[in-house]
Amino acid sequence: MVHDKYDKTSIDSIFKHAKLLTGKSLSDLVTLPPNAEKTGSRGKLGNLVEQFFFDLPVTTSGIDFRDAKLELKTTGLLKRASGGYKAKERLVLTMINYKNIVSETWESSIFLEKCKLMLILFYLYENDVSPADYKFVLDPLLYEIEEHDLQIIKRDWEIIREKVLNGKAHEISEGDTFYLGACRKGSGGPGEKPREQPFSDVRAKSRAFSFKPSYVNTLIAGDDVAGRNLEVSDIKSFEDATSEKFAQYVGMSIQDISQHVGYEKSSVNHKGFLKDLSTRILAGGGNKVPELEKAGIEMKTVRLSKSGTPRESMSFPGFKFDEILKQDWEQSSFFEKLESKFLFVVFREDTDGVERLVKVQYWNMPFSDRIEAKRVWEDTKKRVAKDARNLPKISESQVAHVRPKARNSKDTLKSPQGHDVVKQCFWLNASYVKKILV
DNA sequence: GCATGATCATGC
DNA sequence: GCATGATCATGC
Repeated sequence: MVHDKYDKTSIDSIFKHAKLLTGKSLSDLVTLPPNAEKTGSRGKLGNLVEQFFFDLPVTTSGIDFRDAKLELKTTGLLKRASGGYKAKERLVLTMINYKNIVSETWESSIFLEKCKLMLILFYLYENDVSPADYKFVLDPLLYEIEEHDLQIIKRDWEIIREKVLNGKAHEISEGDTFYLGACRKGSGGPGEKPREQPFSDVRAKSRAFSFKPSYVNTLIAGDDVAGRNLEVSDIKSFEDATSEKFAQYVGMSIQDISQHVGYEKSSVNHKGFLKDLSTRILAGGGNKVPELEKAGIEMKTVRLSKSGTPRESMSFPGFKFDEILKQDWEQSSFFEKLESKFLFVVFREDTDGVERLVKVQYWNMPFSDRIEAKRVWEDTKKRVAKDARNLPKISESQVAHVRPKARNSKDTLKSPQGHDVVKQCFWLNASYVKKILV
């Protein structure tokens, strides 16, 4: 009887109890009743731990440890190839109640009440292993939102609430926000009914507040990786902090920026130069911007011609033919990317032919364009199944198309029809990117 | 100027 | 070795 050994009203006692799990699996510590694993819903291990390790009631609508005001979360990790762990997926916090959130304030919100203080358990996910046998590979984490993150999360919460207030719950995207995402939650299957929202007749898919995987990673790795290049505060937003970093370079030629930053093109063929230069502006040295990583933000550089048209369309990660055939839109990596928030760093050729930094701009894809991107993706899936040599061209959509992305023409994949087809990826049309940047 | 196909340096 | 972001090259 493991649960007799701790005090549910004491954070200290709960934490000590949780620590017993470190290095162990649930089935190492408790004997589960037969069929226990079959009766649970999704997020099985979390339920099992609550019920059989902490002896908590199965159905709690409130906080898990009511008296200690502590919420329990269980989340999966994957092994990194380089060693260490990374988040398997986002950490789902609490369902968004469209009807109630509009009358809440941040201070009075259910979200804050539930998520202010959390005990997070990390287990290593493994294929073909039953959840009760997953090992808790890290110590539990007593998580309290720290001040620096609190400002960002508060604003994220307000952005999501605002969408519901404006009758746009059905248009919510993860890219609307920085750390706190509104992720899809629920089966998504044909049996699932979208929910009503208070200020529109359109039904909206159910969503939950969640921490993005990138944010969870920073909890695993410890605070030092979070970075302090951007000074966000209660009066300075993420956007403002970014603009500030670039401000001194706006209007400058690429050459001058290069000189100021002390970073030069490694060769004529250094295609990632502007991206690398932009990274250095934001982060000083190194090839990463921790704050952007933490928020899962995609930084993209865009070069405009004199007329303001992007010189190129915008590429995304490659896809595999067998993969796309198995996926639904919402599982695809293109969907994931398009739900992200983007940071565009925009250069433009002036009348003398000199390329200059003109602006930085945050953006995430509007609802109607995500619908069009979905159409292109689904069309691609169909055409891969039919003949992977004939995929959606730029002229077939205002938003996206498919084109090669490979080392060279010999860098191919076998199509379902048995042809060697050069590797492909999705692109956002240059003309579409132009419209974004107006 | 644009569509299409083909790379290239980098980092892990 | 390979994915990735970005750009180059060609033909119309």
